[in-house]
Amino acid sequence: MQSNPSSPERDTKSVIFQTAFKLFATHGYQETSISMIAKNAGISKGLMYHYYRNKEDLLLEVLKTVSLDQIKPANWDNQAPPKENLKRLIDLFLDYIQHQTYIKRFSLFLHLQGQHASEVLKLLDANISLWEKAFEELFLQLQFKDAQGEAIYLLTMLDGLALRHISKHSYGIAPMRKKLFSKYGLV
Amino acid sequence: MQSNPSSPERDTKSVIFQTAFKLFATHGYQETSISMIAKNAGISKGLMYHYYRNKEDLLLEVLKTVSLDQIKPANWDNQAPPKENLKRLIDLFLDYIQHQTYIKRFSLFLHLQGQHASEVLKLLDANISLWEKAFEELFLQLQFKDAQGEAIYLLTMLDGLALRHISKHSYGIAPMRKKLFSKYGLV
Amino acid sequence: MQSNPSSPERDTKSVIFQTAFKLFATHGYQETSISMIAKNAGISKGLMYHYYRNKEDLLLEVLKTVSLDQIKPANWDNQAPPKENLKRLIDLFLDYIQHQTYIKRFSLFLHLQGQHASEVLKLLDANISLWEKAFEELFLQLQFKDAQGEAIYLLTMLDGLALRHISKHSYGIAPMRKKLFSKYGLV
Amino acid sequence: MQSNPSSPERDTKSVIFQTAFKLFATHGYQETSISMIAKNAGISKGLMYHYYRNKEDLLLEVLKTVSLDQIKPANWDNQAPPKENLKRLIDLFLDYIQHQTYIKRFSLFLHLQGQHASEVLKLLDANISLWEKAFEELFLQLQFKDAQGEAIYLLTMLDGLALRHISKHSYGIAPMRKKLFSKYGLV
DNA sequence: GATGAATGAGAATTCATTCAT
DNA sequence: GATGAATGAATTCTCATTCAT
Repeated sequence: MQSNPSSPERDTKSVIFQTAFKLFATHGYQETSISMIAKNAGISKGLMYHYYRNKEDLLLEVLKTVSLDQIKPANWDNQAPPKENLKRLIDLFLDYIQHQTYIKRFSLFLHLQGQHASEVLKLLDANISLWEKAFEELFLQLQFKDAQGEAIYLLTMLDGLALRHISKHSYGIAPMRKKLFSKYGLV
Repeated sequence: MQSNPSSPERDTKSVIFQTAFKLFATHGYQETSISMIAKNAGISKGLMYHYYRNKEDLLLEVLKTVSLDQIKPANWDNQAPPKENLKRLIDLFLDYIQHQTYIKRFSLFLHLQGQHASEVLKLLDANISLWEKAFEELFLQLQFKDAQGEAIYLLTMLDGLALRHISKHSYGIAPMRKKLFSKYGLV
Repeated sequence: MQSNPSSPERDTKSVIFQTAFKLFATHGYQETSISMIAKNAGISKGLMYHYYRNKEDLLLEVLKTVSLDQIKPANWDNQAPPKENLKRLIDLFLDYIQHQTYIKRFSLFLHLQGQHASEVLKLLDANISLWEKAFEELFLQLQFKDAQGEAIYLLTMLDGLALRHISKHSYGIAPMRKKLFSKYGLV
Repeated sequence: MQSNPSSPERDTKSVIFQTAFKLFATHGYQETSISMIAKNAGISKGLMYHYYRNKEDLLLEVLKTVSLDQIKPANWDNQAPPKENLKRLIDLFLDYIQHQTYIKRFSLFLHLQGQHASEVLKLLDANISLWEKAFEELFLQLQFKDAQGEAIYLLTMLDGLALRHISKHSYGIAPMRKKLFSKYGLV
């Protein structure tokens, strides 16, 4: 009665979670039925209700994770020159867009709808602030007159890039990366 | 007997349309039920089907309007200097974002979902191309080496701005307008 | 206020009737909507309700006519030899099957469903009796031992033929006509 | 714990099926609503969709059974004299009409409508061919000049008989059986 | 824990019918 | 007579949720 060595609970719950996450992100919340989740997770419909109170609850869990899994301006090296750090952050963001497309898509969705659990939106907003702060500090170090303005400018650019990448209108991320690097004199 | 407070057809259809438009744009298509539309429009459920073949048709109609109401790079004056034209287009776009938030939100929705009515997406894409072409030509006239790249860069920026404005993360459009103007040496 | 020389009422009502008749017979009652009738008759939906209380009422009218329009064993010539009359009746029936296919189909439908207005069924049944009587008398004149039995036998055959013709399994009516004629030594 | 009064799945599905079958056969497909089926089967409306994809699917299932349950010209004994076999087939058909009235009524319905599920109609037609072939062979063995014509003649007769039996206009099947037997000199 | 049969509320849609004009 | 906008009940179907096993 303890809990199997193979920790089935953790496993099953996690499988449900991951499945739901992927489906929510690719099809949307409404368009994802419990049946779909169950089928994709390889469990019965009823079992979901052992781990989550209901569909909404499962969504909340996913949203919380999404907001926590946003890339944070990490990889930061206080010893490195600011240009090096700026380059790292931009790379981090662009790689994130490229490889976590559906997480990013999900968070854009959330912002567009706006209606969802404000606590989730708060987490997302907090993360955005984090990036603004990070860029602002770097631009300060780089002697920009309007460091905050430049930070927002850069983030706006990155958001536009994310949007275009997700909706396939990018002419590719690589050229834009180059453009940004050259704008800020990186590498 | 002049003009009834509730003159028929034109009015009712338009009420349905406007209601649906607003609801689609704020809640999304799937999340908006016919009941919601009917209730908000103050009509019976069945009446919608007098004016539109089905929900999809209503969506299409809305989408068509959305795509037609996209700002096109007009206000173009071949006699005017390219900088003047560039300024006009940027102004046009920014004003659009500010005043047609619903429409812009809707088209962002569509791009994020991607799945819907490919014909509409085509229209939207065509419009995007229009803007790219317009900016590209201006940048050519302005002697930019990579006119096309610059056009895309600018549009990406504007998209990011739109996204942030819609999701309330903008620090306002005005400062960004100034920034863009100064970047391109306008006014 | 009298009634126009072009007797519009009679006309319109008759158009509605004929349209409904054809549609009921080809698509079935449930499958025929008031809208269809109106469109095909070239009138508005509302107008139908001036001439008929409701859809059911229109059906009843059609059914009554159908039952009255059943071919009756007419073309009967008391002077002619019984074989001649037998031939005429068989021809009458077969021609009817061939040319009034959808009336016949309609009456078969009614018999299969059985549930409809018993008064209509009574009319149909009465007509069947008429045929039985007619054939029976002819077979009596032709000295058949079991004239009634033979009459029913022949009618059963004709019904089978009608059924097959309507459902396309006939190998054609012509050969069967020959067969029946030869069976009874006609022509 | 032996066999519950309401053992699940198999039972429920079968109850739905039987209910639908009976209702389809007596009222017709369109005239039978899911609500009717559910009410008559004593289940919720939704449950039907657990076992059948939709109403059409349920119909198909019923039709499949109908077409499979059509009497096939079996009971055939190659050793027996052809007259014996002919007698058996006629008996088989007549017994079928008498005892599987629902099924026969249903297949008549289908033929009259014609529109439905062409695959089912094909099955029914194939079965009809089977009978034609069987009778034809017997008539060949019995030295009929036009064996095929005679086969169709007999089947037409049997179809008429079925029709009349179902719509209650038969004067009973027994006398007709005698008549057919005597026509072919059986027993 | 796990299953899936069963339910019922709600969604989209159709359609006979009414009624103001 | 004639129109067609408007209604509301009914229909098919979906799906989150419950519950007996």
